[in-house]
Order: sequence, then C-alpha cells, then structure tokens
Amino acid sequence: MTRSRAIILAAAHTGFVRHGYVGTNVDEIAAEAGVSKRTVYNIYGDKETLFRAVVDAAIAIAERFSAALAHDLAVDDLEGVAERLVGSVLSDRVIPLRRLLIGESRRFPELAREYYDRAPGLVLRTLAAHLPRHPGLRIDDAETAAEHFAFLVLGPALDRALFDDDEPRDPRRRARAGAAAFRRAYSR
Amino acid sequence: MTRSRAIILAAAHTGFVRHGYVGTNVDEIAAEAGVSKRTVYNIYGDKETLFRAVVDAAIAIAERFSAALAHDLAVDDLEGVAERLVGSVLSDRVIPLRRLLIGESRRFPELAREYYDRAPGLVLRTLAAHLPRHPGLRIDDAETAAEHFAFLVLGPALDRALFDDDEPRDPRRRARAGAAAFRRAYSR
DNA sequence: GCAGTACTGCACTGGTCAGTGTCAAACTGC
DNA sequence: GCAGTTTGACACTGACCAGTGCAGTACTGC
Repeated sequence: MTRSRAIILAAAHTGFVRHGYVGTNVDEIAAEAGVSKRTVYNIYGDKETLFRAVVDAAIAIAERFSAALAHDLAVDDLEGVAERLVGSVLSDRVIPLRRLLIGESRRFPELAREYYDRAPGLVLRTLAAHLPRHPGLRIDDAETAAEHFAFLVLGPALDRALFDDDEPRDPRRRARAGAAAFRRAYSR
Repeated sequence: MTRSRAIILAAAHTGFVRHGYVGTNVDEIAAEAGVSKRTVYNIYGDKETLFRAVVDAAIAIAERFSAALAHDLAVDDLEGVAERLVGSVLSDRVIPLRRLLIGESRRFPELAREYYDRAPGLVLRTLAAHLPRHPGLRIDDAETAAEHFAFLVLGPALDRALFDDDEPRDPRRRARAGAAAFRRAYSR
C-alpha cells in the first residue's frame, strides 16, 4: 500500500525536476516508478496533489538541514559554516528544485512562497538567530547581517547555478572569500 | 510585414513569461497580438524560434542597461550605483524573464547559459572593470569584489523575488545597507 | 482458506495544441 | 491601376495527455 508511495514520490520528483510541471506526464512517472498509472491516481488523486507532495517532502529535508546548521553555528567558526552551507545548497538536491519552483511560481504562487519561507527563509532566520553570538563580530541588525553572510558566501555561485548546469563553480574558494569579506564588514 | 514582428514578439514575451514555454500556446500569442496564427508561423517558423527571439530581445535590453551602468560607475558614488542596480534588476522586465529562463534551463540549456553570460554576467564584468577605480576602496580581486558588491546590494531581494511576487521588499534600504557593508569590507 | 484491499493492464474519453493547407482579401511597390 | 506579396479566417491532422472504468490478479490479515 504505502511502499508505492515513496517510490512514486521519488519518480515524480525526478520527472518534475527534469521537465517541469506541465512537461511531465503521469504515465512517465508511473513507468519510472514501476507502477501502473492507476496506482498513482489511487494514491495521489491527481497530478497537482502529487506535485505538492513532492514539494512537501523537499521542505521536510530543508527543515532537517536547517536544524543541523543551527548546531554547526553553535560549534564551528564562520568559515566552517560557510563551507557547509554551500555544500548543501549548491547540490543536486536543492538547485533543481529551486529551478522547478521558480519556474512554476506563477502556476503555484503559494507553494513557491511556502517553499521560500520554510527553506531559504528558515536558513536566514537560523543565521540571524546565531550569528550575533559569534565572537569578534559586531552586529546591530541581525537579519541584514544574516542576509549579507548568506549571499556573500553563496550568492554568486547560486545565481549562476540556477542558469547553468555544468560549471566549474569552485564553491569552496568563493565560500571562504565570502566569509572573509563578511568578517571584514562585521568585525568588532 | 515587419510591424507584426514586434507586436508578436511582445505578445510572445507576455505569454511565455506568464505560463512558461510549454504552458503557452501559439493561438494565445496570435490572439494577444491581434494577428492570425498563420502570420506567426509565416514570420517565425515555429514556437521554439519565437521563444529564442524573445530571449534575444531581452538580452539586447540587458546589454543597453549594462552600458548605462558603466557610465553610472564612472560618475556616481557606490550608493547611487547600488540604487540604480536594484531598480533595474528588481523590475517587472527582469524578474519574470529570469524565472522563465531558470525554469526552462533544462529544456534550453545553451539559451539559459547565454542569457546568464550576456546579462548578469556582463553586469558583473562591468562592475569588475570599474569598481577598482573607485576612490577609498582597496580591491585585490576585482571579480570577487564585483560579485560581493552585486550580491550584497541585491542578492537577498533578488532571490526572494524569484519565488515571491507580491513583495514588501524595500529594496532601497537593502541596497544602501549592502553598499555600506561593501564599503566596510573593502575600504582602504 | 476467506474477505478485503492493493495493484495491474488496457482501453477509452475529452480536451489541448503545434503546425499545415487553402483561398480570398488587404496591402505593397511601381 | 496592376502584379506580387503579406495576411486573415478557418478547418484539419496528428500527437499528446489527464483522468476514468473495469475486470482480473496478487497480496494482506485473520
């Protein structure tokens, strides 16, 4: 009954991420999952519900990541946090999903908004909550500082990755350079 | 003959940006342009060619903007440049097109890459060429500094705008805060 | 073993859509 | 005004696809 659920969900994720919402057909998802189309409809009702389930699953992963990030922030230095951050965001799990939701943000506005709020938004809030406690920093506006940290560290590489798949994005170097610039801008 | 071209192009832009490549049908474009479908096909041959023409036109606009930015950089202070930059990028001309190309980057990889290179990439190169000449700054790596400037100034608002339409994004304040942080990180 | 549920295979409906063909009307340069 | 080209109206083809119906098989707990 529900072994299929997860398999279908994974196949749907693959399909939607590859061809977008309209460009993916349910027959393909069913075939990829090794399941009959009827089963897909029995479990998920319709294509849109399936799509939302895919996004929900991705949000759950982002929330787990954010908890891990909170832990890192309490333990690590900025450079370590920066590298961890780019490693997670510039991944094949996150980038294609971002592309998908950005591309479908007109068809599913609330869904894109919800994803933003509960994934990148949550990361920013986590940063804002913990950065002020880091030694040697002087932070007045925690939210702005969190944004500056995040986008110094991964902004350029992230933006490029959204457009371009196959790059030599050298994220480590950029993460360190970003963290260094952040330190210069926000040191006490 | 070619009065139609521009009208069709504008209608296609509207359609594609609203519903994506697959989600837009040529009949709608023709109707929006007040032109018969036959005329669309006579001029552009097929849907894909029309799509590419839309993107080409957008790139041309970006290139003009980049030239204006180069001028601003030679004349204005950082804060002025920052405000001009966010004003242009966080606009209804740029954001929807970015969404479109990011969403279609798997269907048209070279096109997305070309857009990135000739629009945001060009802006970054322009910044890298001019920032080192600004007084009071100490810049070793111009490319990295250009990325840091751009993403401090508009990164957070841009990322959010890609997911979320109806913004309270207060871009001016963010632009100034970003420019200020950049100054702190890169002052001599 | 039985009852009930999950699943499959397959055919089918109704709708959408890219792209074509045709022919007459409108417009162009000359 | 005329010859040639551009455009419009409209019907049509072929393909694709979401979602349904159904009848039968596999699997579950009891």
